[in-house]
Amino acid sequence: MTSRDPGTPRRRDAGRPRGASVVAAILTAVRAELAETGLEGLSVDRVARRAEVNKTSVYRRWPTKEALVAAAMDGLRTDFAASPDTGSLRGDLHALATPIADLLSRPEGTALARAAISSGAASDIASLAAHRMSEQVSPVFAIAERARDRGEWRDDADPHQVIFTLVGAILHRVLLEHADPTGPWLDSLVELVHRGAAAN
Amino acid sequence: MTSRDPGTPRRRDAGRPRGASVVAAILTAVRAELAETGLEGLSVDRVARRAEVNKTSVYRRWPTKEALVAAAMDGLRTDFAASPDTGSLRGDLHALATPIADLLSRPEGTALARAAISSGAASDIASLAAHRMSEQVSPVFAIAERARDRGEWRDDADPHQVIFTLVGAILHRVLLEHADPTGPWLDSLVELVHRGAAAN
DNA sequence: CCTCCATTGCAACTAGTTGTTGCAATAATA
DNA sequence: TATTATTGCAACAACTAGTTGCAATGGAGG
Repeated sequence: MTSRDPGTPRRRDAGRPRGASVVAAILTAVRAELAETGLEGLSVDRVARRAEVNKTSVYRRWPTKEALVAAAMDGLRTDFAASPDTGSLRGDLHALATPIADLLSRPEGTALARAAISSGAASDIASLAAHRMSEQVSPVFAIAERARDRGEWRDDADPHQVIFTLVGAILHRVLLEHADPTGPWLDSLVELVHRGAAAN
Repeated sequence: MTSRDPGTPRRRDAGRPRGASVVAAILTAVRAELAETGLEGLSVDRVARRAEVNKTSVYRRWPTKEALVAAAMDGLRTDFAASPDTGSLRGDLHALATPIADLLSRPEGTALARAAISSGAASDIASLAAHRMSEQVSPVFAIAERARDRGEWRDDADPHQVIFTLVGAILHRVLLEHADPTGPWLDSLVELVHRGAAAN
């Protein structure tokens, strides 16, 4: 019946550890539900049922629906910074655009992009998106620097504007035209943007 | 005490007419609320209170929240088809891009664009957006035809892709960068796209 | 093996939301 | 002025976000 000495600090890693499988199941369920119903139709209850987990276990990890979606987004991130030096501006642009288009062509990617755009600037989702964006930005703009070194880059072209135009065109294609942003269409877009950015 | 002859059809336009001011107040309130809270946070109750109208009067006109937002969107539409023949491709592109950027730079325009994108392809909002889009499309592509006639248009450039790239870049600027899409930035974008579409 | 103790499941709860319905008051128009 | 549709009002059902208290579970250290 002796109680634990209150002066002794509790062991930090005692007790039942958090099940990583629970987290994975929930985030997978979020992405699936998001693709089916969109951000507006997303219900935490349904997410929990799909993940075969109690609603309480969801709320214990993420305080709001927004935070939950932000976490799901974070899990799907892709490393665009890895785009290689292909030796030419055209090649670099293509190598950058391809994984972006691939991600956005998948239903989950489409749904997450929609969610990122639909939430206002102040939301968890938008600030996470902005943060991820800023992480990827500097390596991506190495493309412009390399092109400048090769004399391939037009002096008065703004690298931000060029890259964001490329991305914006892909987003328009996916989110408004509901069309596939890969294949010949993407090739043609890269040519268009390349002509806009290249010297001569 | 004589009751109305049941054989006589009721006068069609009898009774209290619908107040046009009620409609206007509601749609204005929707746009304001949408700009403040976004599509997700939009509450029909709050819209009604802001319009100083009973919630019931809203639901009697538009059966769902979606239809309500679609109506608000419809009321704000702008006629892009009116873009004039300026005599040059560069001028035409600029004349097209300017009203689009102006609309999207206003909070209401931003909010409505967000709403149009965030709702899935099956929604009222998205189908209205698609319909409005298709109305505007053919006059807009007169720009490409005129340029072709002048010998200014690049043979292998797809008019859809060029115009949608322009729009996509503006949307990216507004919805993801949260920046102003007008002024020098827009001028520079028009130059970029023009270089991509122009012959030579 | 066995005792901790954090994690999980469960059920009940508050509060806000969408959307509906019946009824009384109102206000144009013929 | 009588007609008749529109509006306001209040109550309603169903769903959702998010919270809380308690019992059951199960991994990790002893």
